[in-house]
Amino acid sequence: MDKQGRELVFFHSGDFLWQNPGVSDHLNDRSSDHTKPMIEEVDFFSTDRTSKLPGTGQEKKISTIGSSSVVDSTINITRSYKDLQAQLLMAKQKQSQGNRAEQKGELNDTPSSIMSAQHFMDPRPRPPVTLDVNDPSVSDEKTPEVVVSSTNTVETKSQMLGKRASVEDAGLDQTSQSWGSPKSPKLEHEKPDEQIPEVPFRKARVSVRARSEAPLISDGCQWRKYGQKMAKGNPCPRAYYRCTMAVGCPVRKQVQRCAEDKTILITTYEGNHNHPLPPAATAMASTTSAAAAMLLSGSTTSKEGLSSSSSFYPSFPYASAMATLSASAPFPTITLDLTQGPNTTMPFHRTSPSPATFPLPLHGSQQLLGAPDRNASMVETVTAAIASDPNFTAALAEAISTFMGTPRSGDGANNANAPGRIPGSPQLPQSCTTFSTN
DNA sequence: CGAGTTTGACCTGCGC
DNA sequence: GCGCAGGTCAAACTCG
Repeated sequence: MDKQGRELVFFHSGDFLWQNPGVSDHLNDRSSDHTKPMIEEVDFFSTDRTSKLPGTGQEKKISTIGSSSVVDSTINITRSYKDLQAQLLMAKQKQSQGNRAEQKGELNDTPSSIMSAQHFMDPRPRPPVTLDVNDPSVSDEKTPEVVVSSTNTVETKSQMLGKRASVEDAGLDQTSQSWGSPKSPKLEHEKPDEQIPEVPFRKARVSVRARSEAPLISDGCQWRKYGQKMAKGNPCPRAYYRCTMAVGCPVRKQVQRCAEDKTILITTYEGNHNHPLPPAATAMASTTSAAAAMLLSGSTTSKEGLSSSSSFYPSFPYASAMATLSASAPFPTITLDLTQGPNTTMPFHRTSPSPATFPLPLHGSQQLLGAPDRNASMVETVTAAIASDPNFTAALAEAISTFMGTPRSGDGANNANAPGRIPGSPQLPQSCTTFSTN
């Protein structure tokens, strides 16, 4: 099947677009839509989206995504959840075979790697088809685009690292640890006999930078603000939010505007949800956790590897997203920068003195995200992939970018979509991912 | 009245 | 040990 072939390609490289010329066209179309300088609101969760299927002229509904919805373009690709699953399995198998030798020591990449990947994303049993990034539920008026929820960061790490049988504890355990108990001094619990001494950080964070005037972003979860503080060097206060969807949910997030560019909203998620998430939130959470997982696994295996970003994804000529590795952060952090316009410089630099960047293909993700089903499958797929292959980082970034509404329309000029389309033209990174390892 | 926000105080880690 | 900064707590306040 074409679809499969395409997706598989996507997983392995950034060639996805090339393989699907039609898709890129779509992207182009979309881009034309982007007229807004700034994203007013993005709701990945919205189930009701409308978008035009390029080829068909058919319309799909997109509710919140503003002019630029990221989504649609792809539609041809993924057709059903099942297909993706099948594809994923195939890809997985291939990868595992290839990687098995390497990873053997660290991850027991068991045949069920996919499962595990998903598992760490969401502790609780997930229905096979529940991921719906497009869930309509959450849409705020001015919500910016972003959001990422990292769930399971710690857990992920432990699984990846120790590979302990975490499965059983799938639930609460992770939760309690994540963002940490406020008072708990840094994860000592992380395991006394940590097998991986090299991992200094205890938890991973996923942050998203997006252009938005809105004070908050809707990510499908309910948050309660529990504090605000002025951060040094930034005139804008940093707000602290806690997930209130469940009583003991340890997930927290920080929201702060970029000092240099107040139109940029930086949202950082940490912790694992210990409760069922709405489809929308689940999708994001999965994606985020995937990022976290990737980050953790990457860092655990070799920070340096990550740092050598430049060569990381040589195959992606049109980097639409960038992954940066920063060692300055206390926790490993993945930052997705959706603010990037072509000319924009990487904001990260501020925070990270010498971040390594990983060019990531955005196109593919957009395509994958074309529809809710696709989103769901994509998330899972990406997650699984990441679990076994670092290269999937690219996929992850894409996914997130897409969710966020890639339309960094903000500056308009380049839209999220733009990137994919023109192979020959110099593309600027639309988004960046920062990894910090400490 | 309940849920959420505001805001100053408090706690903890880290660098000097 | 001291001071600074980040992060959290919790009482007071606001809003629907």
